[in-house]
Amino acid sequence: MKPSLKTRGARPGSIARVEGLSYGDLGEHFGYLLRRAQLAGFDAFHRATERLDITPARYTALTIVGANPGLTQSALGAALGTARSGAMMVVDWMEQRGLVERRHRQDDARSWGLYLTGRGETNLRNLNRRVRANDAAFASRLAPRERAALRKLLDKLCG
Amino acid sequence: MKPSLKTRGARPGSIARVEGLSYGDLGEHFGYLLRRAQLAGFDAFHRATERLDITPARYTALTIVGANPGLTQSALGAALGTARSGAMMVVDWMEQRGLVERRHRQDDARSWGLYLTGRGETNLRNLNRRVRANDAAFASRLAPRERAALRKLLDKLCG
DNA sequence: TGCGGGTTGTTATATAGCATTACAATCGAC
DNA sequence: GTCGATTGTAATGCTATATAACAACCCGCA
Repeated sequence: MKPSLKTRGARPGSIARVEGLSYGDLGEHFGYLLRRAQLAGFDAFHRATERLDITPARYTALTIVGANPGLTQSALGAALGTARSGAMMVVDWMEQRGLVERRHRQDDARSWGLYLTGRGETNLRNLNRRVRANDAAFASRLAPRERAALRKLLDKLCG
Repeated sequence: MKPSLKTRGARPGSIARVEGLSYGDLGEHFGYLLRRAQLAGFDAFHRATERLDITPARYTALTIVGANPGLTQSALGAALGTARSGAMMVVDWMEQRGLVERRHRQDDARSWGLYLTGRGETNLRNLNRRVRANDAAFASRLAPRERAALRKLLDKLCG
């Protein structure tokens, strides 16, 4: 089982501002600002979960299953914004690690219901703590009031 | 030359919130909020530039070359947060479209200098207008004051 | 009761966007 | 001039996803 994110020194994929270079009016576009911030967030997440073989998508999946016991794989896929096949791979991963189990549903013989195992729950709690701490570090440039404001604005932005 | 983003109806890759589903405490994490907002931004960008065969990365590259005439490909790669090979592909694309030209540098025979062509400039101006308008639509849920605040916060967040 | 269209999980395949590696030409320092 | 580092380039590989195909199953309807 190979880790899906290699740990390398100075890794590409994130945007490091280059000294003495003009970025035109890129800084005016929300798309660019959001992209940059999001990449920084991925970086922070990656740093916080090093050697854990987890990814943002997997963490999201774990959280959503935990919050919606009995969820269907299709529903999970929709929540993740991914195709059914992708959802299945995440579930496979979670199941292999003993974090989630598929149980037959009585109302529909086609679909499974997804449930966190005990191990999945503790695992999720630990991850949660870790991610929360990292989030604070990631946003350490902002004052508490500013963080709250940012959260609110981002939430409002996405309706 | 195939378009790199197919235009399809309801496309995966973006996060659509699912009715009656709990997202746990995902909404507290900046990583998740930023990711969601960024995907929405990509979607908006994609809609605004439909059938133009352009991508956020290409648009960024075009802008940066415009703002830094004579730029080196390596420097462009650094600015984009991508490897040299990736920068080359973007430049190839821009050159094939007649938007950018490579000129020999007198100070270094290894590297090229990148310059917008006249066509590249008008093209960039048009794109800029389009993206700017789309940005406004994308952020239409926010009041002007809120948009300014969001911009400022995002900027501060990334140092 | 059985038929037909849509849905679910699954598998296999394709594709896009990258990074990685390798290489020749060139630079810079000693 | 020699050696290590850098530049653009080309070839290759990899990872994350989407897409397509399929069998089992649900539901509505005659």
